[in-house]
Amino acid sequence: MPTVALDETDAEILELLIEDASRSYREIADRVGLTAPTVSERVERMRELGIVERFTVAVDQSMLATQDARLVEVQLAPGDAGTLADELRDVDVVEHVIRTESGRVLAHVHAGEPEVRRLFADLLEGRDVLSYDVGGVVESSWNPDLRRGEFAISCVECGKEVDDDGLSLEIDDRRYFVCCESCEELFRERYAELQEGAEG
Amino acid sequence: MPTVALDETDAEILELLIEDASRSYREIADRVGLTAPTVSERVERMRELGIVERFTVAVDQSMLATQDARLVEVQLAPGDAGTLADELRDVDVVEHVIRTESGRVLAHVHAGEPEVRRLFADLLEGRDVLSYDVGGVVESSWNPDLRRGEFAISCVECGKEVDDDGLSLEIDDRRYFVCCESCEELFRERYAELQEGAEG
DNA sequence: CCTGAAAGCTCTACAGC
DNA sequence: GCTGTAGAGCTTTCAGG
Repeated sequence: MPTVALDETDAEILELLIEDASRSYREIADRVGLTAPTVSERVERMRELGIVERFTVAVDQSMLATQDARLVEVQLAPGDAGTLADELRDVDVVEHVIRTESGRVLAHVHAGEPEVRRLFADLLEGRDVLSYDVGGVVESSWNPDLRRGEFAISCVECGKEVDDDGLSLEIDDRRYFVCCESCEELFRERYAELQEGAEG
Repeated sequence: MPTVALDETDAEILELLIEDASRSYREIADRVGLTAPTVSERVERMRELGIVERFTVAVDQSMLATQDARLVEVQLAPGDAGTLADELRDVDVVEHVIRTESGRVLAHVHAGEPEVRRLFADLLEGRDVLSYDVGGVVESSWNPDLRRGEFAISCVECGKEVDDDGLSLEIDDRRYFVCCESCEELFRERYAELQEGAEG
């Protein structure tokens, strides 16, 4: 496992890649004042950490005849919302999921009205649903950008910045970062309890 | 201007790139049964057409300490919603905008509560706002994928599939496709009227 | 943690069909 | 519209600081 801390140079590299991932590492290296091999290695590290999820292509689906999407808005009792969002994330007609503090879950779904209704009939079964609405999407745009207040990984347990003493945990196919061993222990306990709660 | 029609092979290439844009053109060529130069040329064409908007990197911002985003939900009188969505698209703290048939506009905004309130105070000024709500985003995920019902460009005027007789228009920095010259003429008239309406 | 050089691949003309 | 080839340029490994 590579080093866990991130620095300003990593942030600059990410910004350049978000803007245009077809840039060469040499061009990026020139801009950030390094050489190509170093940039390559830093990107590789961020990929392993999961900060960089994937290299991809943004497609303007609005130009295609295919476009047939729905916006689904669900208001749940707050505790329930996290698991719904997790389940939606794995459905592949679901492009975008947003969950808010107040237990709202929004999903941008590429499917016709009946398919969407069927999907959500299953997903909402047994949940405490306060409201539920499906509407046709006319237009949607995506504008990727890096928002760098403090550019650092935060500890899932205490929220503090994770530095080189930090640890990276991989549990049930998801990665979590903690700043130290005591946070690791606390997090593992908390996680086990959450799991029991979800299953019980 | 290149040919306007798209075929199944273009769709396959796009799918492979969406999944992983760091693949080499040779690998893609092998999978779709072509050679690297042809794939390169097809991708270049789709870029020029605007189907491929950009090569980029998806970053898991939830791991970063930076995360501080709001979901803004606005319900407008239906006619008004398009122009609000257009204005939001150009604000760079706005990551995602979705507009529905019923005049709802949702925006995923990377900024604190006061900044968001200030931004929308300006944007909503003078509009017919039926409801307006701001909530803190806890989690958001993006899952790019190509939904290929009929994979073809559709005419902005008549909705029919655009083939090699089609035309590509660039008006006010946005690209539009029409299937034939009569649709072009009708669209230009309609566009001019819309512009007058918006300004008047 | 970085550089510099070197080997191996990848991209993209271009000529030919 | 596609292929094959060939040169330029890119990535990545590795020795060295």
